[in-house]
Amino acid sequence: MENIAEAFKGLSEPVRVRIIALLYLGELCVCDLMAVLDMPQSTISRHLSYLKRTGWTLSRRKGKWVYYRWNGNAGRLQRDVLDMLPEWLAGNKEFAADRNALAVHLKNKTEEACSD
Amino acid sequence: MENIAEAFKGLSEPVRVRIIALLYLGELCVCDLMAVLDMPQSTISRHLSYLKRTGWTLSRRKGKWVYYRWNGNAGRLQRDVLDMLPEWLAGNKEFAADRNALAVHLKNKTEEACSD
DNA sequence: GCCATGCATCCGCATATGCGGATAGATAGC
DNA sequence: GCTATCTATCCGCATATGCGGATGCATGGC
Repeated sequence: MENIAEAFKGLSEPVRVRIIALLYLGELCVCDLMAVLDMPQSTISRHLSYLKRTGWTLSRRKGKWVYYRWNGNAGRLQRDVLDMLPEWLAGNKEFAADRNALAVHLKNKTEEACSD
Repeated sequence: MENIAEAFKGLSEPVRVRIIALLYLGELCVCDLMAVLDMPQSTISRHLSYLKRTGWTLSRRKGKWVYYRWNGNAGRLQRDVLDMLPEWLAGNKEFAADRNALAVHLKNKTEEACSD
């Protein structure tokens, strides 16, 4: 039963729910989440570490950058919950705002990269 | 997002997961859970209160006795999770032990009631 | 090689939360 | 009315956990 509780503890903070919701839209790195959630780097990094440790996310490193995404090979509980998460988020205004902020951020990020 | 986190926080303790798992088998009162989980009355009562507050359970009072059960009219998240909980518990040895302990307890309880 | 950047981890602090015993309130039997 | 029983809540204690700034490590550009 402790593993079920640990998995649920992984999503028991609003910040981590927002993060996992944003990762539903695609893999992201720490600075993406910093920009959208408007939080310090250590706060984001610690929560990402927690999500990974409790089975919700995976990461890959590419040079200095680390990209986080949903854990598609997670346990049965995580797979089932992640399958349903989009329905739970439907109509959620905070998520809609985060999604918009992410879209704006990614658009700016791409334009900055192009201008370099 | 905070409501999703609150719901997950409701099941983030092993004791509460064990309680909600036992309620899957039928409605129970505090003394049933005391007997099965072998924990003090105040511990059980506090966790039951938490589960109710976070939308997982309902209760009905009958004289001195209060009976707790799954909240069938809960929010979408709780309904979906409670639908899947039995599959997550499949093969869980701790739950199997709790279930056996409950069966023994209820058998004894019924026999005691009959002998009065 | 130096410096900038991205990220993980530590630190000290503050808040949240679980614990069991004790207590209080409600119910019911005598 | 008294006593027993069931349950909710409080108390003091201890542990868990989130916070942001600082620090350290790895990577990459120049």
